[in-house]
Amino acid sequence: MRSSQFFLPTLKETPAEAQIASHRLMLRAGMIRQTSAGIYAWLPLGWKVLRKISQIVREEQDAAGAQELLMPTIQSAELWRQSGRYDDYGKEMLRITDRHDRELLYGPTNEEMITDIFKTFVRSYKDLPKNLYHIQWKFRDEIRPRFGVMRGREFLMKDNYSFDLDAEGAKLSYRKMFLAYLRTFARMGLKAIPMRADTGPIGGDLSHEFIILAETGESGVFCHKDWLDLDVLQNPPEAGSDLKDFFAKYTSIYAATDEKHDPATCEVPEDQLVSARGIEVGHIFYFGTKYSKPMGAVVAGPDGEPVAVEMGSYGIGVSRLMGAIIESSHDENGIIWPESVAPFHVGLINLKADDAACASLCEDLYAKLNAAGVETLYDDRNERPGAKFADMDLIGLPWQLTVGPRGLKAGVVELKRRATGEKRELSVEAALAELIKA
RNA sequence: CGGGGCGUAGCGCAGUCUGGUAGCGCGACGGUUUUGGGAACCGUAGGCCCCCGGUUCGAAUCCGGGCGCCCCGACCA
Repeated sequence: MRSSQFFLPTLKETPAEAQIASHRLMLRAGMIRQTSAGIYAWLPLGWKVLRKISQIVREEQDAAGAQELLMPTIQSAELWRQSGRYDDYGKEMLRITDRHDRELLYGPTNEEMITDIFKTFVRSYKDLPKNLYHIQWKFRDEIRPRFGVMRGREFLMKDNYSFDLDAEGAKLSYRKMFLAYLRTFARMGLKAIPMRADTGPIGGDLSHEFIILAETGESGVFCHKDWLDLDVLQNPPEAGSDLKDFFAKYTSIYAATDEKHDPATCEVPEDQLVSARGIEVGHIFYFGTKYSKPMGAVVAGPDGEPVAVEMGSYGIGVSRLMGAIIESSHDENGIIWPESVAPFHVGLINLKADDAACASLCEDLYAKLNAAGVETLYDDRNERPGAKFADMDLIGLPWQLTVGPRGLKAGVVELKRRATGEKRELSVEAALAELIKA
């Protein structure tokens, strides 16, 4: 993509409404535009990142055996009356009537709908287990939306639902998701720590919140420092195992949100206890037959007797994750994207757009990077160097490749790593080789 | 929903107390000189001063009502 063509409305000044870093930076980097309280339009750069985050979530869901589908945003009130939640959910649920005065709602979650779909088609224990997910916009009419996309009213969420014949199977499904979640967040460069959680309005008896550590997190969290060294990607559990040992290991290390943390009873020695701030990015629940019983999600068991299926549900705040990633990875100049979710891999900066030699080298580099599948944003605008550097730092691409007349005379280009600020002068060939391998 | 604040050019703000026909910086557009970390100068365009009503010769400014947005608290992916 060429900057001269790209719709990337960056701002030099910070809009007044933004309080926290991720919100400020997303506005300044031209990623989002607020259209109402807690509701945002996603501009090209923001949308590109949102798709990358979604894709990682999708890949890990697929790898864990879940299957993607897509349910609508609008649901009928009738469905929610079956589970009893239409009256329980309160004002957070946006209720709508259509032209025939039928009662509808904009879905805050999909337990009822998926259960309804499941029960329509699945009749036998032989069809179990099943795990279905979608990535869809949700609406919760928060009393006070804030912090940009971190707590919007409309937000993109991955939610999935597991169906098993018995509690043992349901707990295995739960452990598989537990692992998938750890892997998902780790792939985005986040340290996510699962913490025992209340089950809230979804209900159930086993639940974990996944909290990532960030200075501007909404809640205080405490954990054993051993968490900081755990790397699930480097030490995966044995393939095909029942994950019991893995789950036991991860749930035995101390971690608690401040509501649950009691310094009086916490057994972790003080010098090993980490106190930090955290952002909730995922939440998983095992709730048994809470929905399957009232809604009649029943299969025939091996003995022919009807069995209400055991269910769990699992959520990841996809749009919130973008804010969370920025909270945990930025500096005073802008965003620092982890490679896995960066909107482009390389920012190619032509310092003097009207210089024939610079332009011709840049065109050549741009073509070669594209040919090698390296996503590149080529700043070919006729702007001053300072403005280009500032924009590139702001939008936080992992690599900046700078071509200018001064370096060109010496036969070098400059390669800068955004995360560290490290700059190296390299030959054109060496710089290309570096970017294509990385 | 309780408490606080704001609404004036695309963005950030002054002007409101003390009523007199709207301004600054950034941005945009044109030009000249510039060009390795958000340039300088000259010029131009851009405003239902959130909305409705009232007071007044006259309202961005005073009064009444409404709407929107932000912040602090209780709730959530």
